Amino acid sequence: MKIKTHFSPENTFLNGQCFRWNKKGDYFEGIVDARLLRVEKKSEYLIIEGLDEKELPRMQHYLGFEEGLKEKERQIAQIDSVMEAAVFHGKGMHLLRQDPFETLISFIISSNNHISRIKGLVEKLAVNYGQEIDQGYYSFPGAQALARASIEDLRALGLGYRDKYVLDGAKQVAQGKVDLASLYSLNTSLGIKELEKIKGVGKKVASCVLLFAFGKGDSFPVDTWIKKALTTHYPEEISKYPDVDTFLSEYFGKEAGLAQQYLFHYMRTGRKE
DNA sequence: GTCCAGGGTCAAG
DNA sequence: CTTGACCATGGA
Repeated sequence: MKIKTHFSPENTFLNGQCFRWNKKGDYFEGIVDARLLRVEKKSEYLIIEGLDEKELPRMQHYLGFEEGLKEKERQIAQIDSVMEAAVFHGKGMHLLRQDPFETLISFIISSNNHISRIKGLVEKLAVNYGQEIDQGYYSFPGAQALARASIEDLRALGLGYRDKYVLDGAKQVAQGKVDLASLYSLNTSLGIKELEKIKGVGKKVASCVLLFAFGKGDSFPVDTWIKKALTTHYPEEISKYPDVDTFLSEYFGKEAGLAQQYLFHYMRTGRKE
C-alpha cells in the first residue's frame, strides 16, 4: 500500500497523541485495532505494510487524512511567529482518530506522568489484559476485559494512584454508564461533561480524548507544556481577553486543536533558546 | 539525590 | 468559586 502525501510519521506518531507507535530503524511500528502495522515514509510516499486494499479508507481515516489539511497548516503558521516556528518544526503532523476506549484509558494514565512512562504502562495493560495478535505484540484490551482486573493487580503494574481511575473508566464503559459512541454526536463542551463522569478524568484528559479519538478539532487540551507556552509567549495577548478560554478559542481559531498540538510538540521537542 | 511529568481530587478558605 | 496539599512512580 502506497500513498503520495506530505504526512510525517515522525511528527504524527511521536508527538504525544498516541502511545503504541515506535520507531524501528527507518520505519514505524504500531498496533491499531488489534492489528500490527508498519509504516515507512520514502520521499513523497507513505508505505503501509499489513493492510488489505479494502481497508485503506478506514486506515486513512485513522491516520487523519482529510481535505484541506495543508491549508490548515498554513493558516496556523500565519497566526504569529511562535506558531510559524511550531508548524515548521512539526510539518506533516496529522491528528489521529484513535480508538475511544484505548484513548480514554491512556490519557487517564497520562495525568502527572511522563510520556515514556505512559507508553510503558499502556503496553503493560495490553500484555496483561489484551490478546496476542502476533509474536510479542498485544492488542489493547476492551472495556469488558479490563473491567475484570483487580485494583491490586493494576497497582502491581505500576499505575500508582491512577489504578482506581483506570478501573472506574473500564467499568463505567463496560456497564454502559458512559456511552463512548454517543460522544461523536455531542459538541466539545458536552463531551467533556460526559467524560468527567469518570473518576480521574478532568477537563484536560477529556479534551485529549475528544481531540485524539473523536476528531473534535476545537478541543484544546491545556497541560503543563501548554501552560508554559502561554506564560512565556502570550501573557500580554491573554490579558486582552476576558479569560484564558476565550483567548484560546478566539486567538487560535477554528483549528485550535491542531494548533495546540503543533505548539505542544514544539515546546517539548523543538525549542532552542 | 532531586526534579518533574499531556492532572485530578478533595478539603479548606 | 478559587487555592493548595496530596497523590505513586520512575525516567531524566
